[in-house]
Amino acid sequence: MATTGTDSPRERYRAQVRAEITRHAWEQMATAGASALSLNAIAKQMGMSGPALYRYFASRDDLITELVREAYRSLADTLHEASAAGADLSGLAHALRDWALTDPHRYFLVYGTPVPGYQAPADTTAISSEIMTTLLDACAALPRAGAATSFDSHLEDHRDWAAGHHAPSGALHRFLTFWTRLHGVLSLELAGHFTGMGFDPARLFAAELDELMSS
Amino acid sequence: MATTGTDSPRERYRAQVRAEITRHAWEQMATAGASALSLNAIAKQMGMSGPALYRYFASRDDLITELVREAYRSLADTLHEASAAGADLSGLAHALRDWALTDPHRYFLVYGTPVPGYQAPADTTAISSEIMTTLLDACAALPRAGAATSFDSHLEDHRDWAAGHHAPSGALHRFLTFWTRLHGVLSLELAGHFTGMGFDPARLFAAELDELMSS
DNA sequence: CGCTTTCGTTAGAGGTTGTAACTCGCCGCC
DNA sequence: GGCGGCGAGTTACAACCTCTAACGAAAGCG
Repeated sequence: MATTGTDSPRERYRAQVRAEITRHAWEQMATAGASALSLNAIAKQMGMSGPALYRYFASRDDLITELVREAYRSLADTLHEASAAGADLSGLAHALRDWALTDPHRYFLVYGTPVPGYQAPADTTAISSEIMTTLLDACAALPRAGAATSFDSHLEDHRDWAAGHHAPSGALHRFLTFWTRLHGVLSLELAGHFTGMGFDPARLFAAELDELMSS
Repeated sequence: MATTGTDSPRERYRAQVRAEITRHAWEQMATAGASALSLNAIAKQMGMSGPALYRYFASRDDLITELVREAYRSLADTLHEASAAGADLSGLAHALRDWALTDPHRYFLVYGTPVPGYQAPADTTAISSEIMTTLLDACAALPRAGAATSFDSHLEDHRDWAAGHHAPSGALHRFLTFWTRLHGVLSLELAGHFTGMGFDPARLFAAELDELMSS
């Protein structure tokens, strides 16, 4: 993780200020959400004037892009660590859930409502496929699922997205259901659609995970 | 749907202008998303001055709340019509998918990233439970599912949210999985997370629905 | 030591939400 | 019919936002 190559003092200072900006940005986002993120407010909080921040981020969108990058990176690292510690697909699911509950806004920054004009830069899609690979590995390590469905054969014909991964189409299918089902539970839970309903979202998550592991 | 009681001409005009404002708001939101909705721009588009709109909506949040209300109402009506036309749970699923694809921003307004400070007014939660009831009815009409799980018994102890509905806990469970799984597929599809992956999201949706209907 | 790069400042354009005060027109009432 | 009042729409303004331009100052580099 030490990406610091030859640091001139200027670059070191610059990286430090950028980090402090994103730190304040995360704080502000945790209380007001991504849409209310204000460069002016961050600058004021850091004791500098508004336009000074534009030395470090070309625009507000640029700052948000950096936050998205950090969020992706954080999730990829979390899953990677869990996988390295020997977690199976179920373990990865719990790592994902813990990561999402730690900071809901961070989760929504990655998987929430997209901004119409915005499109993710190339490196975030690279991290995204890193995440996919980790999950696909865990899916492929599980015993083969039941009967092949018609969607399985559809996936056999459209497996270019699983960049060179040699998992059988059943594993691809399991990855997609893993992703969509857990995202369904998590996003509705984090958005507060279960509040006041009385049941425990963790148990719904566990029930869905159970079915994913056994089917 | 004729909620027009005794209309004084003033009230009629007022309702008309309000409707025209929301019409422009939907147009603007379809192109720029909810966060970019501007009262000023709407006013300019309607040929009036900015502050004039504050006669009709107390604030920008108030306008968005109205849009949320309309979105909920639209979904509830859509499902209700499908149900009245004899659709089973599978038919309701397709009605939901069609409704979501018709206007993704409308879907995200209901089920997307929540705004931190914002909380839905009482009437939208009433419409929300209307939607829940329609889906629960369809779940209860299906033949009983397989073995009762531990989550089923948990739901048996926490069924207060299913306001007076007499569906067995298995049906409650099926409703929750229906909701979360289809939302998982739909929201990721609408957010564009499947673009470039090659497979057909409609077939993933169908596969998930198949498993929901048969399990 | 001097040159250059970069940082942070202030000033300002153009956008937004929202408030205050004012004018004009319509509607009902006597 | 005349008149009072209510409400719609207007301009002016405050306060905030993003972002650009031009300037001074401080720091590193040769």
